Amino acid sequence: MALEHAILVSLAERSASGYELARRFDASIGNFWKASHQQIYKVLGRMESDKLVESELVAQDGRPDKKVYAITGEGRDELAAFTTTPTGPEVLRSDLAVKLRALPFGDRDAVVASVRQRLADHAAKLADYEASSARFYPAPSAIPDEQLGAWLVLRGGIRAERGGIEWCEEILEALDPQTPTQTLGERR
Amino acid sequence: MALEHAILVSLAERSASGYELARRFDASIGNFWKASHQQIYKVLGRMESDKLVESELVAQDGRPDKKVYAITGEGRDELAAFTTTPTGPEVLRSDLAVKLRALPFGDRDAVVASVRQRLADHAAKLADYEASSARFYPAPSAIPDEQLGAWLVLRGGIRAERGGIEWCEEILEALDPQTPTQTLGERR
DNA sequence: GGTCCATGCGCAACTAGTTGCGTATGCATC
DNA sequence: GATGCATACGCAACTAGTTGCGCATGGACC
Repeated sequence: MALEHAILVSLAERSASGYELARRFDASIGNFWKASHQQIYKVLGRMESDKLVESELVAQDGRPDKKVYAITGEGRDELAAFTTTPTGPEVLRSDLAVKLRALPFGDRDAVVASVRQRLADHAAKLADYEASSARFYPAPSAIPDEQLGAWLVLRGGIRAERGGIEWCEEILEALDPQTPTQTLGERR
Repeated sequence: MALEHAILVSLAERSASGYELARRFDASIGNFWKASHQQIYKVLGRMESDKLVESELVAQDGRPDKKVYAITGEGRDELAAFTTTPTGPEVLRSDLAVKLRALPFGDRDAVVASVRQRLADHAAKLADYEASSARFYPAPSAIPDEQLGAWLVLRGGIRAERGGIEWCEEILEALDPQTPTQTLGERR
């Protein structure tokens, strides 16, 4: 289960409460592994019984108490072991592809609308990633070793969004040629 | 749930037994929506109670009987309705990204090995897709309307694999620069 | 003074998906 | 004649993930 390991990575970088973890999953880590806050609380509870993390109650004023989780030695061992496990082929699940395949049995205009929406999603995410890239890695040729992994993940995100944009544009050109979309993604 | 809809698409194209569906999911449809045969049998059972599909027992000689499923009118309605539902942003789950992010806490060589494996997976899948493309769509400029969706899905697959290859190559150049990989994916 | 939002935790009930096993036939290969 | 593979179905038990709700506080906005 990689959610567990995604949480361990996040906590290895910095200790956090479940709530803070959930927000990180909405931002950086969540760009390649989604989880709801309920799922995170559930897994954190199990990880604590398994001694991979430990928690401490922290009182705050003006706000509810929080339970700050930190990774344990065992957690670090587990994380290190995880990096040595073989990785299977990527499993992708594209509901958009299912809709495309369903085109002869469905509503073409609605599918085109979905593709437009997806294109907008990709464009927004790409802008987001590129802002992060410019902000956190202004000099890509001189990235310190301990940030290399995070940078490569961001590069992967940028590639994936650009690829997604190009695919959407190809679809729109095929399905809806009268309104061309030569705006984004052409430059790579 | 898109597995249901992926099955409906598959059955709308041609009736099949659970076993045949499972093999299709290993090949064409499964390239963008994975499912094990147990999952397929389970969902087929529910879909039959929901009247989305109907089955007929077919005796065979030399082989066990099979239960051939066909899509019903209600199933076609459901599939058409599905194409009009809004599609949320893509959810991706990359265990390789988690491993990259875990690099400072793990085994660099093992992660590099995982990336090489992933590169090989992408290359194999790309070769597969390109063979399908050449075989089924030798003239991409003259694809009949009812095959357009399937063709665009295949195009998406090719794009995704090429993108994956390029990402892996970028990772290897960053993590393992002494053994460059200038073999695949350079041409696009 | 009421509503909404952010912070913070979590349960309960559900659906989706995985893993492991069991059953049965017949053909091919060693 | 034993082992293994392809065909064909499915149950049981589990893990993972979603949806909907509940509880509590304090600040901001109307």
